[in-house]
Amino acid sequence: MTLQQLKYLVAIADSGLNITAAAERLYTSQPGISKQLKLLEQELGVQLFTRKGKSLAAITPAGRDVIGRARRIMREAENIRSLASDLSGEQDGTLSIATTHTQARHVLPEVIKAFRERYPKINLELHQGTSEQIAELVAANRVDFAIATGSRQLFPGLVLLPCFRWDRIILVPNGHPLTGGNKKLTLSVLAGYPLVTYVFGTTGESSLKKAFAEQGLEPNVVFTARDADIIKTYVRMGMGVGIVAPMAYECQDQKDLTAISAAGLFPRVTTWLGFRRDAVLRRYMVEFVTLFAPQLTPQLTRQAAQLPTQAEVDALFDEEALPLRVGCEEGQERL
Amino acid sequence: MTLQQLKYLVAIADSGLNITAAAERLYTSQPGISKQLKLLEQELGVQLFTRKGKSLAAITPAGRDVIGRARRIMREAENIRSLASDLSGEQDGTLSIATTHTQARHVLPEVIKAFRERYPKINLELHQGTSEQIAELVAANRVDFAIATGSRQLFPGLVLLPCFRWDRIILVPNGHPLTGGNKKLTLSVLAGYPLVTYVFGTTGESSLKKAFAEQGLEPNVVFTARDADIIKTYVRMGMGVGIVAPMAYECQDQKDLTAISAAGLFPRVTTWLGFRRDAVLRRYMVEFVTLFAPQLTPQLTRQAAQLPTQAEVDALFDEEALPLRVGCEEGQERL
DNA sequence: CGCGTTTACGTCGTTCGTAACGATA
DNA sequence: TATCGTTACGAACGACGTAAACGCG
Repeated sequence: MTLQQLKYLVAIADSGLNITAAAERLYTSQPGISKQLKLLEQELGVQLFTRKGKSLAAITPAGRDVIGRARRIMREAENIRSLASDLSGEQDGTLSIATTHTQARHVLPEVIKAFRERYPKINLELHQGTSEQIAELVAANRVDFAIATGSRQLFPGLVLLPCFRWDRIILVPNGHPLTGGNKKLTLSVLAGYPLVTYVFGTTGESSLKKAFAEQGLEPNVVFTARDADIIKTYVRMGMGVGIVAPMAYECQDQKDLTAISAAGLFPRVTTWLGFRRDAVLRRYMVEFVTLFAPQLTPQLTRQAAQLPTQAEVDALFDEEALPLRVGCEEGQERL
Repeated sequence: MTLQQLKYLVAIADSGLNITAAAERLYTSQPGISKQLKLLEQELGVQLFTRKGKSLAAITPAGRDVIGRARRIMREAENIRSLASDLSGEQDGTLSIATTHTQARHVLPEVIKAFRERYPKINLELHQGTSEQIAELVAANRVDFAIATGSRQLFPGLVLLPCFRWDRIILVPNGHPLTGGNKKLTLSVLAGYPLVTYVFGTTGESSLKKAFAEQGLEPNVVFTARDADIIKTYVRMGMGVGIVAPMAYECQDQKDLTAISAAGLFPRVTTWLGFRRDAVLRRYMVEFVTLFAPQLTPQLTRQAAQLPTQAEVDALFDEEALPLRVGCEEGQERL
């Protein structure tokens, strides 16, 4: 049994049991893969795949178990290599992040700008998706970091670092009846207006629906979208009142949109950054975390990474002490 | 990087940084090890050891991390081999158990006898030690199973299967004032006698001390020992009243010793069997578990082994439904 | 007959052991 | 000088790629 053989095995599994495809993926010859697989099966004395004629038809139960463990080995080997290139001071590498639209569009740009200046040679990959898609990418070890809001239970086995908290804001066209602060904004007032907000379903956003339900109110949601840009467009059109993340309210929006803080109306949410507990954190990764959330110093991040359970990670942080994110201050009204 | 190189690396670390010793341990030549280590360091671009002259002086921080991950890889590779030999129906292998004296002396003999008949070719290793020593052996992956009573928090990361429960018994010479059941046995009555019992310190036994303390009593412990044989000897000598596990009261003891159940006086304790969560359970291992605790069927054991947390394992079992162990029924009095 | 796997074979690189050398205490 | 690690070298092995054969749809 060699690392090579295990790598081949995993590649075959990842190529739909097509040895030729696995060979291409690994830039090597097909007979080589075939032979090493046979040698591995011979050494182990177990069929890892069922054959139909000469082709591989399915993975045997034994094969599934072996492949799973082989994946772990490959991951750990990758970790060793990664760790080593970090310590030998190499400045190349990749930082792969999966996140939601709000972060990618309104928070990450300036973070990434600073990061690129600091580490110009690091290859950056940004994947945008729903919480579920992010969870998938993380589980498959396709990304280094996941950044999302709420829905922590979707990400078992990750180290989740709280980064900042925020309260939703209400977006209305300038001069809207809700502006001016002459009457107190409550959920029941809000329920009287048509609402435009994020797609429900992800845990973070459905907490909004729950807030209404707890007061026996049924919000009149006339439009849902995945990103704030679309929501703002429809708010401008007068379709309804927007409920968005404060980061989405930029100063240029004050020309035609007024933001009203919804602090107190809905539960405050926490944006966190997560990574696999067994992953190697290269220097540039840790530094990225600090750029994203300054209170997460490199020492703190590394300390959290070594804790065996999320409960212990949580104990490191005082939720009340987390920075509170707001959007453009101008043109924004308090409750 | 090859599995071979990682194996050599771990062997060097385990041989006190002595390459020659590592070579002997691996039945290979010393220059081979030396060269592979150099190749590995070269490929990784990191010094794994600090050199003093030509000798290895210490492990670098990078080396410690790499070695740790190498160990994981070696363990997983071992798991693959083990899994494969099990599935290919090989009847050789080793079962290594770490346990306490009580289990080794009074419970395991008949279990092991049955196991040997079923699997005569399996090599059995039994290590007796304190809870702390057992925890060490398990952590170092030196044993397959740990069997102990109480003190679960000493064994993080293990799958702990509850096997049976038991109540301590009071051992006195025949005709002792405590026999006959003419007066109700209470802790305060017991506190009036000199006591002979197990060494305190292990969590399981100190619960005994706590039971006294909760009633404001200070037990008069005149002698502590690690095993029941010694305790029985001193009880026979009239040194005091013994408090032992019921399994230690054998039928031949009734000639000169009377056992009184202490159910209700002290908390009931649970004996469990534990193994590493990521370990491969070979067929004979699972069958051993069933021999040791019949309610732990092979299916149940394998199911528990796949659960990610101990909490979920615990949820599989109803503590009240666990078998209750008693010693020799004859010559034993109820409270 | 195309697609995919296995077999055959020649080449090349790697590993391994022996032996000699070097350094350190 | 004994101990331990490195260097040198030759033999053997093993991996890889090309080419050809085989089986299946």
